[in-house]
Amino acid sequence: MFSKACEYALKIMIYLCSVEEEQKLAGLKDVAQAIDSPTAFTAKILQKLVRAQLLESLRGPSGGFKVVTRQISLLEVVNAIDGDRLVTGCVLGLKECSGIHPCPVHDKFMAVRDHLNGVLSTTYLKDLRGGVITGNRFLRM
Amino acid sequence: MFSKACEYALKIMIYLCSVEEEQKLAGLKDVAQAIDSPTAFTAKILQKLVRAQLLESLRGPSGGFKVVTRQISLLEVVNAIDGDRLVTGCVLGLKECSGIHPCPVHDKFMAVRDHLNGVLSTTYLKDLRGGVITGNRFLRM
DNA sequence: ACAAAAAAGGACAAAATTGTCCTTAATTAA
DNA sequence: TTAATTAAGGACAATTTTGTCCTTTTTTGT
Repeated sequence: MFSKACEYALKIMIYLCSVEEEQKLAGLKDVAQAIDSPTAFTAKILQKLVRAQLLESLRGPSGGFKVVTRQISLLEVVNAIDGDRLVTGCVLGLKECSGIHPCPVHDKFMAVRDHLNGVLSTTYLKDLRGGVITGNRFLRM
Repeated sequence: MFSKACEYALKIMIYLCSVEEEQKLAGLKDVAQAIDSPTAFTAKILQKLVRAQLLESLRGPSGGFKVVTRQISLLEVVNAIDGDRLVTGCVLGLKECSGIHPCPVHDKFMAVRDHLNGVLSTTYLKDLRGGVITGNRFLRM
C-alpha cells in the first residue's frame, strides 16, 4: 500500500508528535530507535519531511527535529513521500482513467479510494499521539 | 497499491475472460497488445498465473492461454502475484500488529482494509467482462 | 518426418527502491 | 575560540522490481 519510506515517514511523524512535550527536539538516533528503522535511511526521510515543511530541524548540540505547529493529516505525510498516486491514480495503472474512459474496476474501486482518502485526510497526527504516549499503541515490533 | 506485475495480471485475466468466446485461446502477443504491456514481461506473468492455476495454457500452433473454468475473484489474482500482504499486513509494516499489539492506525485502517477485501473477494472476472466486450471499459491508455 | 508456431524457462540487464558511509555545514557550550 | 554535536547532503552499494533476450520443449499442419 505505502512504500517502506512512507511507512517510516508516518511512524516518524507520529513519534515526533508524541514526544513533543515542551517544544523538545528529538535527534536522529532517538527517532530511528523509537521506530526501529535504519538510521542513515531515516535521516534521508527526515530531510524530505523537513523540505516538505512538515518538520522543522535545528543543527548543532541540542538540535534535532520537531513537528511544525499547524495540524498535519496523514494524507499530507503520504503525499510528501509517495505522492498522490495511491489516492488519485488508476489501480490498473491506466494513464487516462476517468468517468468517460474508465478501466473495468473504476467504479468498484472508487468507493474504496474515497474511503481511504477520507481516513487519510481526516486523521490528524494529534489524534494518534495519545495511544503512543500511554503505551497502548506501538511504533515498533 | 498493487505492483506493476499485479496490475498487468489483473488486466490479463480480465482480457482473457472477455475474449473467451468458444473456448478460443489467446496468444502472448494478443494479450500484450490488448493490455499494452511489454511482451516478454507479460510472458512471465502469464507463467505465474498458469502455475497458480488461474489460467490454462497450450503450446504449439493455435496454442495460447485461457481462463480456467471456475469463477475467479480479483482477490485470487492479487494473491497469486502480490501475496496477501496488502490485505493482511500492517499498513505501517509492523511484524506483529493486532488487537493486543496495535499500531497507531490499526483501527482507522481496519475498516478501509475490510472494504478493500470485500471488493476484491466479491468481484469476479465474469462481472467485468461485459464492459470490456461492449467497449465501455478499457484495458489500455 | 519436418518445419513452423507457440509457451516454458534460464540468464541477463535496467531501473527503482532501500540502505550505508563519509564529508560538510551549522550550532552550542565550555 | 575551540571542540563537540548534530543535521545536510553527496556518493555509493545492495536489493527488489521491472523488463529483455535467447534457447528449449511441445504441438500442429503439411
